[in-house]
Amino acid sequence: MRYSRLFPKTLRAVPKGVTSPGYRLLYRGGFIRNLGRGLFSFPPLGVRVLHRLEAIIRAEMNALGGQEALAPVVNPIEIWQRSGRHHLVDSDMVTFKDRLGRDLVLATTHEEAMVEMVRTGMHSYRDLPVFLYQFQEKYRNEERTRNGLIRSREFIMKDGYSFHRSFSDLNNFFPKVFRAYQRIFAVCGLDVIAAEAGVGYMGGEKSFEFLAPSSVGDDYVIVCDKCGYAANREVAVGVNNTRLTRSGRPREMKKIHTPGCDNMARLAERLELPRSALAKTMVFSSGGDLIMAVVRADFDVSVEKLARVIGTSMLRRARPEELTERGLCPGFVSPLNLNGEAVVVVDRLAADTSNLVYGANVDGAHYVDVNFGRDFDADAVGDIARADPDAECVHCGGPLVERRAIELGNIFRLGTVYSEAMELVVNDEHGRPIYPYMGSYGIGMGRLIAAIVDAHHDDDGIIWPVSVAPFHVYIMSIGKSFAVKDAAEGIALDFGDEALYDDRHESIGTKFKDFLLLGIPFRIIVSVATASDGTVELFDRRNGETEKVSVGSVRSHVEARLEGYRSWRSN
RNA sequence: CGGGAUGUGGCCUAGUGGCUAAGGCGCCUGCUUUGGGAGCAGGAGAUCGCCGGUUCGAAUCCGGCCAUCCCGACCA
Repeated sequence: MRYSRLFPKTLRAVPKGVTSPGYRLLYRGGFIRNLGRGLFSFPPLGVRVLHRLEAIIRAEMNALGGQEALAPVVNPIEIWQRSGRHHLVDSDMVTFKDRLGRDLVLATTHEEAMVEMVRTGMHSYRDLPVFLYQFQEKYRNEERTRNGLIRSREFIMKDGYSFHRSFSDLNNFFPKVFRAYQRIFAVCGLDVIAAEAGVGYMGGEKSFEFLAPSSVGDDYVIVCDKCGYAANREVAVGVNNTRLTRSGRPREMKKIHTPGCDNMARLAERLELPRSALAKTMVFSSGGDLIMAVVRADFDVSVEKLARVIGTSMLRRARPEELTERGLCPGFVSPLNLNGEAVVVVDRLAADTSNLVYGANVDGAHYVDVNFGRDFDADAVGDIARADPDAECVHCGGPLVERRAIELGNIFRLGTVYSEAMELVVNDEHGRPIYPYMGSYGIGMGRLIAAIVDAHHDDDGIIWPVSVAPFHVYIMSIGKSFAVKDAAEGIALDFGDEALYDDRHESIGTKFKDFLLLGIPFRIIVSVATASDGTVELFDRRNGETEKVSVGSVRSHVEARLEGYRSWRSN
């Protein structure tokens, strides 16, 4: 490829909104462009990287028996109604009508569409297992986009869906996907943490996330460096250390006036008490029901844990109107003096702590010295709080730490949630109907690119791992000599599609800078100085070393070096 | 959702009530230049985000809208 023909060229500066280092480098190099909030274009250079990643993933998926398929981005709303996930229309999913007035949605994921595709060709247990995957657009109406490709609205995902005749067959397959994912990220030069994660709106029972630690990440993972325990912040469990316990003889409950204390910070300040002496009550909505979650105010509610306790996958925070409609007073909500307005779930630590401060369900009043079991009761008590960052590991007692990370992939054991909801049925060997067990497996392609650049760059530019670099070599010549230019062009031809030949009439400095920015593994320079003895200069972006190589052997030399890097990476 | 900020040639910025909106980068033309984002000369490119208001006069003041970025958040 001649650089003079490649679109686009590098930029020295980037638009104002382009902030994080990785985003800047990708933008300056010409790998990505921004079309609007959370919407990205991939110019040819970016597509080349994307294709490398696809090839790596495709090889691993095919090795698992996966078959590539493709489902449409636009879905009829009916399939989402059948799976029961049409509530996403309110939040994540965009809906619109076609010219006949029928409701369509932009798919946020493709369980529904894949189940429908499979339905048309699967009738017997003999057709199982089936593993389909695709590289497809998703659109999610993100409330907050961030850091370029790290959190965008439209993005490309590799998503795979497996169908099994039994739970044990799914359980047998699942770890194979797990290991394939680890290989994929290793080949991409990423150190990832595989963490236990919530199921969110996917449903199912168990999921793992693959996260790349990064300061620009948007997720938090709690890890134990001693035994390797790792879990998403929402589901992590820890042993609370002793400073967290708070007990004492129950005192008599009293009502006090607390005007204006409609949040925990003000209440703590007013009463001159630590947050651990206060109870925090948050209200969620599930279906038409209100769920009241009580935790101690020095903790946060984990929506994931709460959802598990009450057995639902549809939880969202209740709106203030929903509270007032049922006679609850925002800012002073509590489980005291309720008349069945809400389902009450109390966190175990809050239940075990005596003499806490609770709201009074009227404006400007709280109760002090409230004791669970004596002054109020709950529909359920359980672990619904996020793990305290200072907690100790449940498994080994080691210290837990919270890390920021980019979530690159997620694998779910869905079970029969979708096959049952959508009536995907096959006959077993006795002629009885069975619902196939499903798994679903995603990788965010844009995030993968962002994470790779975040992990592999220096002040001058990107340093692509050889497995994903858009080109293997960058070739340039110095001087006006036609012989030198011909030699450079000859080498470029020899490398074929793997060479980026900089034939522009730019100064030497510009070409050097652009090479460093683009992150191509090797640079070959042909000049009068080297041409006289039939050699070229070979520069390794990775270690900064330069060597003289004969023109005739440069290609095999580079390929050997690339191979060396590849095998070193996969170890 | 909440808070903060910003919108001026393709990009970055200056201009905060008064003459023809200024500069840098990039782009185009010519000459020169080839081992670290070159030099000289010339040139093109802007309804100052949009709508309305105040004023003799608005990029500048006021109001509304739109767009973008940053921070925070299931913490009532």
